[in-house]
Amino acid sequence: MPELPEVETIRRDLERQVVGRWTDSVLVSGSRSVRRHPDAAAFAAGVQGRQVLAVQRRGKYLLCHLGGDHALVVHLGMSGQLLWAAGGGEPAPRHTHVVVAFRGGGELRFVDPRTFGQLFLTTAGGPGGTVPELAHLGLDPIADGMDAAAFARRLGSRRARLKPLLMDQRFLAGIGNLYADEILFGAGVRGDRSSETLSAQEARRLYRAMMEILTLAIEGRGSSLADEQYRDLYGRTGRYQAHHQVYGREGGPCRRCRGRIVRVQTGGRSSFFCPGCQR
DNA sequence: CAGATGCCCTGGGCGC
DNA sequence: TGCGCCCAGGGCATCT
Repeated sequence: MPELPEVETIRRDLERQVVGRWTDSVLVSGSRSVRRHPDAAAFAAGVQGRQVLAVQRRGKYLLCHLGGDHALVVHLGMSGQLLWAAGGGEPAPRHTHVVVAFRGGGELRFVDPRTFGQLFLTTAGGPGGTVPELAHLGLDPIADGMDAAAFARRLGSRRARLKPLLMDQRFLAGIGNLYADEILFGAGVRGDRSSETLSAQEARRLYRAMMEILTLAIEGRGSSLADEQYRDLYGRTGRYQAHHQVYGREGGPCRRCRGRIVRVQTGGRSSFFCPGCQR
């Protein structure tokens, strides 16, 4: 499940690969992936024949700024992949829904078995400008360089359980189920704690854990789980899964206290934590 | 209005 | 070998 570190890894790959280049033909074979557009042909016509000016990220969204003040926005959902094919000759993998060919060779493929991901074309409002469809997103901990004081202020303005709050994209953009669990463990607090019960010290620990874990996960090029669904632009897996402390480690020994990692279900979703290390 | 639930969707793992 | 079942969950709509 691509979250901030995985999307950032793909953004960096994409920046090196396509900035300055011009799109050629665009092929849409899965209309669910471009569902914000009335028809796939209009989407394809809007994307083709433009120069890629910059590739940015806001939370879990990728923004490819194109000439003509347009932005191609990509959200990978649960199982989406962006894969670069240098030759263009090799057959596209199963569940390839969109293919953007580039002048001078190479193509970008959007592959998404579960079809929760999507692409859409919108107005950019200039390079680094605001995309109206993403106006609801909160600050991005990495891209917006949020400091500890701003985080504490923001935390103090809300009264909600910590884990859903960390995952609320209007509160903070980019954190999903996996990194929320890792961050909460890193901070030594439980996800079902209410935000207003945190001491100033705990709030600072939460901020530090968030920044450290996201930074290390980006350095590790993201997390690929057992299904190896997450791949970078070149189809390679991430390495950060080796550093997971709680996520997916139900029943396993806590690396800090040797206690057992617990899994609980809330709203049909799993949370992993260490009862010994998190209060 | 916070919180819970259901829906979208497919591949993989498991029990039989 | 294969079938049915369950699980993964981001984002959004819809309730209480």
